[in-house]
Amino acid sequence: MAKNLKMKSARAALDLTQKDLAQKTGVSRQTINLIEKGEYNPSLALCLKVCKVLHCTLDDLFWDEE
Amino acid sequence: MAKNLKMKSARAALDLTQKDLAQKTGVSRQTINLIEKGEYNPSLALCLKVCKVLHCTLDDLFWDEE
DNA sequence: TCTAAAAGTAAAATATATATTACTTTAATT
DNA sequence: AATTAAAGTAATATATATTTTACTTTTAGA
Repeated sequence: MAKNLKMKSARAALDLTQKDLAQKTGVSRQTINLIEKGEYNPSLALCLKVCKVLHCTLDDLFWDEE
Repeated sequence: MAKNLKMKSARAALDLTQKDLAQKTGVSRQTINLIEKGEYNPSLALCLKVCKVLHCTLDDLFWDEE
């Protein structure tokens, strides 16, 4: 997986730290960090939580390929 | 999670069985069955594979909530 | 009605996402 | 330059997605 810059910038647009987003989504800060870094493979449930907090859809944040 | 009828019908539209879709996405048939039944929480990587095989986007297949 | 393919379901095993703790590095502010 | 918050990173532990095997039920066609 590649770096998730869309997520990073959506978070920045709301002026949230990784820690803030972690708390709002109910996961650890490291998990958020690793997702943004593209080092793994979040569950759908977590993707949906992130979308809601960042006021985006799945395609906005997690759709890349071609 | 709720039943994923969007995925079920996208699969039906291409005339694929659960087994077919499982083979094309590289997972087991049971995994496909459980996702359609809404009994768990696939990884993003798997969602993306399913989307590609079914010619849909994440929002098409996995976005529900209001 | 028989048959076979497809779908549904379950238990145990394995792989991997995520948590926890803790340390390092970067960026911003004083 | 010193301090602090934020971000990056790593090791180990835990929760859970996914596989495997195997059985049952439903559906469609002969």
